[in-house]
Amino acid sequence: MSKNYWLFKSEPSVFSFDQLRSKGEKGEQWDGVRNYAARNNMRAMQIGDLGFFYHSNEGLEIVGIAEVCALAHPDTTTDDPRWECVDIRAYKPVPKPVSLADVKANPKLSEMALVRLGRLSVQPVTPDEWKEVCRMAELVPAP
DNA sequence: GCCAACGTTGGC
DNA sequence: GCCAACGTTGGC
Repeated sequence: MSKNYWLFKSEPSVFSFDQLRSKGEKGEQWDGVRNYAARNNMRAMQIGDLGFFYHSNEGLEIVGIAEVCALAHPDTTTDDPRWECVDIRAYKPVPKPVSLADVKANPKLSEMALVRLGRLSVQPVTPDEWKEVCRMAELVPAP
């Protein structure tokens, strides 16, 4: 089974990539998601899957890479059994952040969910998109 | 702070 | 099961 790639969106004033890094190896549960599409994406995640960490509202850029370190489990921040979340930990920051404007300006990334489905907080990323964004972030070779 | 996009809710 | 109203997200 090939590895899948994702994108996690977070407002840095609420939870930033630096905060994720401070959580270390155990990482943090990616709780608070109340959207079926985002939840379904999390259910599909495997241990070791990687995802971009994107700062929304402020920054508007991909600042790092996160790694899935626990499969989807009930979200402890709600009693509603519909909602689940995975745990992620910081994998590494990117050498050069990739801004939303950079992504929009790249024709190869015009189909990216970040552009087309702006409001989805947990998104799939195709292998081609992954490689292209990693190249733009000067993260070579792509992990 | 505004507003467009879009997901969710609830009446019928 | 449709669809209007409403709420939320997130870029600008």
